[in-house]
Amino acid sequence: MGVPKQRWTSEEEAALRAGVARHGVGNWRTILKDPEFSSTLRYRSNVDIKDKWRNMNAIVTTSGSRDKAKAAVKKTKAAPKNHDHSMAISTVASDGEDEIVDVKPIASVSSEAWNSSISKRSHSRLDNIIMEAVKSLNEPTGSHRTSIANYIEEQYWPPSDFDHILSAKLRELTTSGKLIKVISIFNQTKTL
DNA sequence: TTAGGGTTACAA
DNA sequence: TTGTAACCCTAA
Repeated sequence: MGVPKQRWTSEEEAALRAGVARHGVGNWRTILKDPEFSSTLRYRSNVDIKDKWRNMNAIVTTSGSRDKAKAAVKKTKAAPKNHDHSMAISTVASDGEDEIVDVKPIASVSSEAWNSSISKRSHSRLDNIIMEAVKSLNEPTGSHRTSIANYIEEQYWPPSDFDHILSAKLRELTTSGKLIKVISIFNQTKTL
């Protein structure tokens, strides 16, 4: 509103993730007070980090910005926040690096919400999530689908049928050349 | 203090 | 113009 928007830095995001990992979702004040994160998040209020967490997990948006924003918000909220998902994502970029992929069944959130939010509507989002997972895993030989699935599970609580979604997406990414598929000696499909 | 809904700024 | 992220407001 009258103040210029202050974009979140990767450090702040990492601190937030770590804070959530440690204290759990919803304990914004506690996170803010944690000496380990307070310095990084000193310019953020509990509301700021709450909103940021909401955005970070609102993987998507639907069709109209406004509605989307709302949808995203709802998703976030509807999303299970029971556990601490935590950890930090390390992010990355990848457009040509190695990544591997393998998927495993996961369970948690309602597939509808997750699906509509991540897979269906935000392709790019899911792409980014996968890329992010690969980069974060940073495995020299590429990441297995399982690893990626686990990573996404921890970060985004996908639905139980996420397996299909991820498989399809990986196929799409390998087809488009964004990811390289590698067959390892373990007979697993990898992507680099 | 937190969650949820809504608004505004900014980038593509 | 549209989508996304940051920020504000209010209720519980």
